[in-house]
Amino acid sequence: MSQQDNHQAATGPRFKRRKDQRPEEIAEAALEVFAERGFAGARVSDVAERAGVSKGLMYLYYKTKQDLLKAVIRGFIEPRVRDVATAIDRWDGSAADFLRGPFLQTISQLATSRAVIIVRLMMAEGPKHPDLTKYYYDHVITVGLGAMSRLLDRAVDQGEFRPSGIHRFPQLLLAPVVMAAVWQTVFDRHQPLEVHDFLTAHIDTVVSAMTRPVGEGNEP
Amino acid sequence: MSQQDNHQAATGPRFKRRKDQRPEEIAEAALEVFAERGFAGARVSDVAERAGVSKGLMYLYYKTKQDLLKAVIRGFIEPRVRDVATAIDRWDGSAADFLRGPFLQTISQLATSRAVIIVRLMMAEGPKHPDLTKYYYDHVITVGLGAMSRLLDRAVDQGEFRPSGIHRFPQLLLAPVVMAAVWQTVFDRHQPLEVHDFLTAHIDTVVSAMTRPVGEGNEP
DNA sequence: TGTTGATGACTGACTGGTCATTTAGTAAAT
DNA sequence: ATTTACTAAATGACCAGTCAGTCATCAACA
Repeated sequence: MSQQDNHQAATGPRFKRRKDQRPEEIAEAALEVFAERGFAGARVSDVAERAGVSKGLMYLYYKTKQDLLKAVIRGFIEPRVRDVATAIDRWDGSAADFLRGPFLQTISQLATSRAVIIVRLMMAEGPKHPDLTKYYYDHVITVGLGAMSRLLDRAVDQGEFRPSGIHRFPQLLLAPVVMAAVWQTVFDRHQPLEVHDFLTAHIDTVVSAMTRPVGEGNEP
Repeated sequence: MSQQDNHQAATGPRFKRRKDQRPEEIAEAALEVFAERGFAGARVSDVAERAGVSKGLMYLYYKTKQDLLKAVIRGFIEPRVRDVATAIDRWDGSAADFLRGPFLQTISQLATSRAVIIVRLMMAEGPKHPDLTKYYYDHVITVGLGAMSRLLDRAVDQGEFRPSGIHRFPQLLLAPVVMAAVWQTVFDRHQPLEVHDFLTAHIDTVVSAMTRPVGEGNEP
């Protein structure tokens, strides 16, 4: 009974059919909404609205709200970690230079980008989804930590670094990145963190600790 | 119709009136349930059941579920941080000894206790409650970081440590604790972390980086 | 070039269930 | 007998997920 009468006399079509762009657009919108509200606090209808799409359509591309979460988490970090791993394996300068240069650069960007909310999402929802955390561990954590380990091993072999606890726990290299993510999520409005300086101080510390004092043997 | 007929013929009273113990008992139960399910995933009725209390009673002691969260977050870390701060200010040995001894001991316990879930709760719910994070920042973060700063300043004054980025960012001393909390919450089932070794490696690193190389002046 | 039928991308009102919170009443304690 | 800690059942808001129907698009035919 007359519902398409007046509300769009000269307007264009009510929607466009764009099967292939939709999933990405929706995931993008989801990242933003999740960042603002967290996963539990975000309504599917919010995400739909942000994506300029009806709620029903969401379920054509993502079977459940959780599936959407998985798409978001999988899509945003994985490529970057691969890039870092590749950069490490291609690097043939000193490890210290790598840490002070490309590595610092990368983690500094990472820690000031939207990617930080992945930490929030993983903390909030990870424990409920072992398959998701397993995937993340296998495809992000091991790739990243593995590459870091290779970098450090190489540096030790070449006498640049001395062996240290960091070789057993490459997580230590990334701990301040996680810290920065947590800080920004929770305290930034009360006390902003100067992330780049913070991470620079960190790199200075670990490089200083690992660098073999000159004239202590094992040089080539 | 007839539900209190047979199930407790000779039993004692159906409940006890214990106005003063209740709040603490409920907060304790809440910590456990929040740890298992997260805040959003925990039902008020779950907490009530764990505390051995009816759902309605919860609302006599805590006006809302959020209030309960605040009680939990405020109650569990604050005392410990105070303890550390006091220990620091009373210490009169070397800073390195403090970091390798009491400090390592404390953060190691902290990182393997139920307290780690505070990080999870703050990440999930903090952004929604500026008053809560403000309180936490003022009463936990500044107290802890302030004490650490004093320790480091003293060590520099006495020529034990050289000035470094860590003095500007004492957060770096705690970053691995946060990392350990995140790791255990998310990845522990896939790859357990040996927290004590991990934190020992961290302390070794920072002490090594900050310790003034012998014979470089400024000794007393 | 214009019409038309089929396809499936898309909409939005609706449903069913879950919970936080309220409230009317019960019984422990004094 | 009165007070009030406490219970249990009711209330109502909220929201993930569904589904019956709409309409943008395009191929095939005129």
